[in-house]
Amino acid sequence: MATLFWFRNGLRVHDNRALLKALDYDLDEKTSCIRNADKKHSALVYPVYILEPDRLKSGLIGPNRVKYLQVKTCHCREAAVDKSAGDPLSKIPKLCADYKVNKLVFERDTDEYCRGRDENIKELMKKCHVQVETYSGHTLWDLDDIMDRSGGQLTKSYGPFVKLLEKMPQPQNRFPSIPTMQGTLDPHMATDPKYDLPNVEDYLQGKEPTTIHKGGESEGLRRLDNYLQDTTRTRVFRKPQTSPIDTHPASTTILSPFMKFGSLSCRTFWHRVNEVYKKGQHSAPPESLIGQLYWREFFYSQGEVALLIPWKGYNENKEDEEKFQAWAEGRTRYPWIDAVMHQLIKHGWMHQLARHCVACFLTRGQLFISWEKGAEVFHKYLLDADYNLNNGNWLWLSASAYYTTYFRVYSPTKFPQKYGKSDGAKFIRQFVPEVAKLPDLYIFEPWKAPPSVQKSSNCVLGKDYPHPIMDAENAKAENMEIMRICYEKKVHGNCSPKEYEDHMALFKIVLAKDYNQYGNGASNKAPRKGQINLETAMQQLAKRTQRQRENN
DNA sequence: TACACAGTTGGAATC
DNA sequence: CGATTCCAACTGTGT
Repeated sequence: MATLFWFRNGLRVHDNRALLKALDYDLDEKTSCIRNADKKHSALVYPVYILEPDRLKSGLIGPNRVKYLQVKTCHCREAAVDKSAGDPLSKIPKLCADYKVNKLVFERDTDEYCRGRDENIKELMKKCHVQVETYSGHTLWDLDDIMDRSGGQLTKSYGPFVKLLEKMPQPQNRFPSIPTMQGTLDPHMATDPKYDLPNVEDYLQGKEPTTIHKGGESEGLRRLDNYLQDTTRTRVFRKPQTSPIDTHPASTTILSPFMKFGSLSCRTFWHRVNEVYKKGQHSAPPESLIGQLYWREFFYSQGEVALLIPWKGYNENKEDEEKFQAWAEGRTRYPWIDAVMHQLIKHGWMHQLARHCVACFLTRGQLFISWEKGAEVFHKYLLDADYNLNNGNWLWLSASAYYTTYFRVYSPTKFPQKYGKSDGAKFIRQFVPEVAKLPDLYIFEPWKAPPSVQKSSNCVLGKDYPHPIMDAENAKAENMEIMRICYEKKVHGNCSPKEYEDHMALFKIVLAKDYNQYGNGASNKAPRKGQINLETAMQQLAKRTQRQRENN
């Protein structure tokens, strides 16, 4: 009889408890040692990775991340996998029958979609009389343990969450890599072409990957080694002090893509950093390196109900759609915003603060378009795209949950200058060639450049380079007012249908009255802080519902 | 129950 | 230039 090991995330052979279990090793959970490392194994294990066509469509996932699946994700020949393609619900039973499998093993997933899929698989396996074993491994702690420890009421704030984590036993130590695979895995793996790298050409749709970032387990471990070698940098790491405009090299670790695929174990990361911490004083959460791992843990543990904000982008409004597309493709003509979006599309990675700027711009800052639309774009292009972390951060930035100081808005022109005018300009030149020739003084706001400078820089506004899609200052003042009303009303996504309708009807009036007053393009008008009179709007709403009742 | 207090990473004006 | 203060006043948590 045989075991099927299903790789999904957790694409590694180091610290892989589920894989060791599939290989029938006797693990000491306290010390993370293998008790029977020398044991001769009789059962065969077939490792597989299933390319799911529905999830690899080009509209959902960009070429950079698709290509990542073609990198040797695990660094041992032994971990080569059968790369079947198809829907796991039909594929897994077929593989079980083909290989005469009586046991299926996989690492548990964390997101909604995958958990649902896995429940269906378990049901199916019951019918096929195949035993299913699953193990936690993608997070520092088993999420169920965190929930138990919190008494079922998990905090929505990071600080108390870390306090809770620090009361837990330390994250489990790393399991050793697989000691010897001889006679255990499918003996034909070395020669059988079905164990070659997966062919992802069909999913690239002719688009070539453009990222500079490499993938794979070896690369992840090498990057970690390399970063931790500078022990001072590791110990003093404070995220807000790192710079979003540094690219060669970046100011952070860029280990997130490896964490997303699980080609680097988060427990390996945790223990290795703590070994460095023993050498002297170090920073602390939320800003420290360990603090970053705890943010990840935080968003994985959360199930959040968002504040109800009347975002645009849900209805088929042509103007909104155009603005959204301009943002998504880096055509807002705010060079800093566009540069970051181009970095996303080209490289699949941006610094956290750069993500903040463009997310704020799309939502509560300027365009007031739904964070869900933005999250889709991020999910498509980010190498580290992860459902929980991506959505959690978008909720945060749009001030729909967790973060409430909505009046703190990133300036699309001033923010990149904080890191030095010339360095900020250098970043923009890398990604927005149209404005590259403008001097540092005007590159953040090309429309402010005198005509002679525009001409000599080959960047004449309205000719070589379009005007911005809207005036950022005006939009900000207007949006902040809508946000203020939302916070005043405090209606959340879990409200009753009646509350929902009233809330949205109110904003229909508010928006019709005060929105839509702005012309296109940047203007010289002073920022307007026109307060929307909520009371008047409410009275109008009452009158309207009264009229509707009478008509009925 | 009431109240104090902290909260990953803003911007503009002022000294 | 770097540091400090105000903006307007939110939520979740702890006492």
